[in-house]
Amino acid sequence: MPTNRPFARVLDRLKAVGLRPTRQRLALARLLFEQGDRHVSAEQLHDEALQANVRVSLATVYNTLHQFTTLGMLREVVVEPGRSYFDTNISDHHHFFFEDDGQLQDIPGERVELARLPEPPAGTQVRRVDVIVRLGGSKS
Amino acid sequence: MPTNRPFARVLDRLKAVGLRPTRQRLALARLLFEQGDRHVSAEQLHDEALQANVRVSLATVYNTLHQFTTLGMLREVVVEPGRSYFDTNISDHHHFFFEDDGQLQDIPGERVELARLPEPPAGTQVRRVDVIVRLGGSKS
DNA sequence: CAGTAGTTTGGAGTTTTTCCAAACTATTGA
DNA sequence: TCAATAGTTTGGAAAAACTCCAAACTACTG
Repeated sequence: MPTNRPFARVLDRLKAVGLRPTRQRLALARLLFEQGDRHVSAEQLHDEALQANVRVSLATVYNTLHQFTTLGMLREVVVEPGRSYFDTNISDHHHFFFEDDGQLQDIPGERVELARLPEPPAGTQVRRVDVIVRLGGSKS
Repeated sequence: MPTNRPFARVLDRLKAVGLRPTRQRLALARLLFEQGDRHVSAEQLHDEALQANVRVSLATVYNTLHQFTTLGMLREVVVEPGRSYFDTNISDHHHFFFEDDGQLQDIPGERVELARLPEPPAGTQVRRVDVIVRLGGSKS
């Protein structure tokens, strides 16, 4: 009966990574993961939580976002100075960035082909390759 | 006699884009453009200027970096939350980012081949495509 | 149910960047 | 050459995003 345990999926995820399912974490996780792929900033998520009547401090939102990122449940995307976005899509993919309104949009991994890339310098390894397609207003 | 006009190149560049060659701008432009490709933060450039005995305020450094960027003499690179780098290389190229020490390194444009990219959404145009190869510590 | 280890919190602090109005200066043209 | 003016610079205050901290709180363990 899924209706009896509406938070089950999110709850299990928290347990799976070894985080206590506190009221705050559970609520933030639901906001993040129960509505498809999202790109949110800390401030945004904090506002959403307050609007959903979940009392959480901004510090906790930052803590949680960083924990989730470290544990591989989120991916941090940096496209603008002075603001980080957290992406709930952790599969291999890239981004459109709309410079006019600051929105991010996923580009599925298979829509981009990197046919050639240089070798990483000796002693280093590639952690990730980010492709950001920066978009401007209407074509002129 | 190039030795008589050591700032000539930089001075001409400022004139070419319609900026007055003030003492501060000239000094910053020399620090930026007279030593090959560089990636500097505002704070870094400010320190360099002071060490070179050029009195400049941090506000002017920011103003200047943004003017240069707007005029196409610099390119802003955002790889880390909370800090912008300005790249004196404005040709088509990409970046290695060393996550451990925060350094940036150019990847010449021809070393990367994007064989496939999605169409930009209707009403938008691609301003730029950034490829950032994020590198981690030694291979393990 | 008590102990404890993990979590949350408000508020202060830090860092980076922007803003502003006053002072300054390069350029223009008379 | 000089005054007018338009563009620049400046320090300091302020904004914005994020981090830190010690005290209070709470989920788990036995």
